Amino acid sequence: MDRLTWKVKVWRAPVLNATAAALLGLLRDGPLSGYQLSAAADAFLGDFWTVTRSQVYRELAAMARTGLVAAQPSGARDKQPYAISPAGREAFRNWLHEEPGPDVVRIPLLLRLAFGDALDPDHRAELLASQRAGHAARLASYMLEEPKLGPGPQRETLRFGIRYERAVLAWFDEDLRAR
Amino acid sequence: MDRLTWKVKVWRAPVLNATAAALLGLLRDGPLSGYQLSAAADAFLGDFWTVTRSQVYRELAAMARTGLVAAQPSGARDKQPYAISPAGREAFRNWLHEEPGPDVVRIPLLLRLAFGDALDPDHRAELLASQRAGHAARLASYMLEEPKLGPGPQRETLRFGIRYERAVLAWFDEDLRAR
DNA sequence: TGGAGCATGTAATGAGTTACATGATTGG
DNA sequence: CCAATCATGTAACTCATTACATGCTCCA
Repeated sequence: MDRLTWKVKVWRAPVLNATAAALLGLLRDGPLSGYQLSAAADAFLGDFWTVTRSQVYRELAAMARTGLVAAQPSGARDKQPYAISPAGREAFRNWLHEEPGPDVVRIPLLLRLAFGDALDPDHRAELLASQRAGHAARLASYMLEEPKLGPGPQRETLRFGIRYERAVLAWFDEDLRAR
Repeated sequence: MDRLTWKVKVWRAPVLNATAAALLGLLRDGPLSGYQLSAAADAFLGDFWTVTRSQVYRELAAMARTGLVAAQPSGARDKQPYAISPAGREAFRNWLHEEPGPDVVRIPLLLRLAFGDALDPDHRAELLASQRAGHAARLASYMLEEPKLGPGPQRETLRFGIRYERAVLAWFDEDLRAR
């Protein structure tokens, strides 16, 4: 009885990826064009969650298709603003309450170290030194920023960065004996 | 004079991505099939640099095209082993000495917190608690592993994991007041 | 007034994950 | 012997980056 084996295409709330959700979040206070969104994401999310322009356009197009967002009519060809729809607001709220996925931590240096048998000690030392310097510099710049921020998510994020860089430096200094 | 505007396609050493390089590294001690490589990568690189089977096959095919690796003749259809070529060994050595790229750290929880204004406090607390538990569990399992390892890259990697998880927990407890 | 830079967007490519397919092995 | 599992590989899709294109504005 093949006729009984169909699958109902149940409606399910459009699943958001993190990037799309972030865009919806930014659209909550008013329509923005792709370019403006991209700039807003850079400013608001900064280094810790990068979103490229291409992603913005891709996600906007996709969300327009699923009705989470609506293109506003606008001037001749450029500056096409998009507004969040009620469905979009709901999708955003749902996303906010979903369990966040696991952290992604990918450290190219670690991969090189894994094959460290093939790395001569001098070069290894050089490598470590240069990487360490980068982390130290980042830590310093975070520490400069930090006092300027009031309480809130921005500061929480920066604090994370500070703790991360400190942990990395300690690893260099105490576990990798690179100094 | 259009004829003068061609570009010479200069030869450049095939650039390796980290995944391809890791495979070459594993192939240094002898030919392996895609499946074996995938297993070897899982075992040797573990959680901290994941490589899926699909990636393995893609990279093997690409490297076979560029001559970094050569398909060994073998039994009927399955278990096609690949051997690293001299060019492959050189590419690997070069890669080892390149400057590693920047760390990628992507934390979905941070993105949610960034829009924390829209998150009611109860739910925020719940979110934090569940995330914190995951990190604590991972730290515990790392700490169990650690004493079993002799000195070497594996232990260095694990130490990194331990420091990372500790930093995250401290962030939860001291900066996010989640406990 | 023409070119530097900015605002806006598209295309091409790379990297990663998930789901699917298929023959061999093997334990109950 | 036959069902489960393993070994092997492929296909399709999503996500992310890099490079390219094009019109506008503004000031030297």
